[in-house]
Amino acid sequence: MAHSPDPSRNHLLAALPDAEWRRWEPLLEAVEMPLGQVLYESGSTLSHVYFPTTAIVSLLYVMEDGASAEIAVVGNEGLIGVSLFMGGESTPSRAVVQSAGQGYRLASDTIKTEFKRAPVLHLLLRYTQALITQMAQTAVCNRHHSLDQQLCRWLLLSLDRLRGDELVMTQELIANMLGVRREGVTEAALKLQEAGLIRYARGRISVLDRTGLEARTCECYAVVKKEYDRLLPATPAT
Amino acid sequence: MAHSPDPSRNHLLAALPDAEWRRWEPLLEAVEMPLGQVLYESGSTLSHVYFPTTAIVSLLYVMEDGASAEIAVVGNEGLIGVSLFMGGESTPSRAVVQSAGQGYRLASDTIKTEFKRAPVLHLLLRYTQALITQMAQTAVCNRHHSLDQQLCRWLLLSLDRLRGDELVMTQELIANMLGVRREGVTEAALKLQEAGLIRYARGRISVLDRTGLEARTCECYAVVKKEYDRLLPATPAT
DNA sequence: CCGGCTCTGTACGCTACCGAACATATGAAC
DNA sequence: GTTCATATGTTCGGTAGCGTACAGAGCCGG
Repeated sequence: MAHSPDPSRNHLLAALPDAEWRRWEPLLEAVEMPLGQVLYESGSTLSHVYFPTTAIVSLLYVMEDGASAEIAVVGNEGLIGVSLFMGGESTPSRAVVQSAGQGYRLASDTIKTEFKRAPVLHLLLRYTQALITQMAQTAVCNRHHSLDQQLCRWLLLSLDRLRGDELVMTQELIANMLGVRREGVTEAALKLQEAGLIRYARGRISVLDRTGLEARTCECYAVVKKEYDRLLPATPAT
Repeated sequence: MAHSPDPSRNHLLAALPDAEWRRWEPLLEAVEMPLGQVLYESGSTLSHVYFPTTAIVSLLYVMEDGASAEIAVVGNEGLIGVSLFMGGESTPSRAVVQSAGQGYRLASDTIKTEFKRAPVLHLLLRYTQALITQMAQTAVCNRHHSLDQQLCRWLLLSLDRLRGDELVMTQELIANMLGVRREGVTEAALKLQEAGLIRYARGRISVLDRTGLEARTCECYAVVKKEYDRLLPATPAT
């Protein structure tokens, strides 16, 4: 709470209309979001909506046999807990902090009340649509593209949600997200390193050549990015 | 229009609160939905929202190289065009009629006006959340499950959206939906036929043993079905 | 009844990824 | 500085699905 000063580093909060902002601001609670923290479990009723500022959160589905697959990744462009204002209260997925950082949260009652009060909260619905696009594209990518391409996509999506060009992330964790073997990630990462696009060691990955990654990834990254930009332009859109 | 008499065969229309129903009913336009019809293209602004009654529609993403993958399937439990009330106006996917039938549609201006007027149209948002679950589970399934399992899931999802136990559908089309080779579908379908679960010939598939299919499919089918049932109970909610 | 089209079945080599087992390296703890 | 846990690299056989090519089988129109 001490050194995570600015709710407006979350794009959704920053883009709130003045009226909402004034009501929400005193209700926002600053929170630390350590690596591995579970914000909600599959099927559980959510107690808060989270707005990351410097953290990154993965929505992932954990199968009966324990294997997992990432459905979407959320950073300071979005929020965790759309099911609260969509009306379902829960979802069959789990939200896990993938990159430690800070964020803010709002009690579920508050967001529900707010959603009724300023009911056409366009912003949240538009964000939800962008999230839908990300999920759809994940499905496509899982079907058609190589692990190499998917790793590039994943690095770029994560990078977009961070300041700087370094991510703290082991290959093991990436493998969990992508739903593949850790060895597969090692091989793919090696290729990228040999090509001079990234450099990594023991859980730290530096991106040296963003453009190079973009050239290697599949169309899925661009589709998602374009849709986020379209639906949530940097300029507050009411 | 002659022999497609009943809008209430679409579950969403059937579950509308009385006030909305009275306003919408005269505005609904009955439409034939022939096999292969494209309801919207990737990126195009939607002119109508469609409520299928007997048709089934696939949302699919078509890649730059022409390959495709189904993102979700929509029948009489839902609607096509969530981006209209979510605020994005368009999406990067295409909607194609996968099984011919009838439906109703509502002009986009009407639905947008309605959404503002009765802004907390819980029903539509809850439906959207169910659709999100379907997309997420498609991503998971594409990653982890065998073609055999995916075919079972696909047959069951389609079956749930039809009357009767027969679908008019070539293996070629199924392959497009699942994003795999036609030959792969042939092999998987053969196994199911040999196991006595289905019977098929030249574009007609009869399901003989639904329970058998459910036993063979992965958990993804049940997850999606359960979530639809939870979010959109048969009894009109609201 | 014949020709042609569509749908389905079969075969073959290929590649990406899997599962498992093990080797090496690096940073942190004592 | 030694020890140890964690992170990364390598190998090997196995397999699901791919791309390609082609063969039968049912349906339709002439």
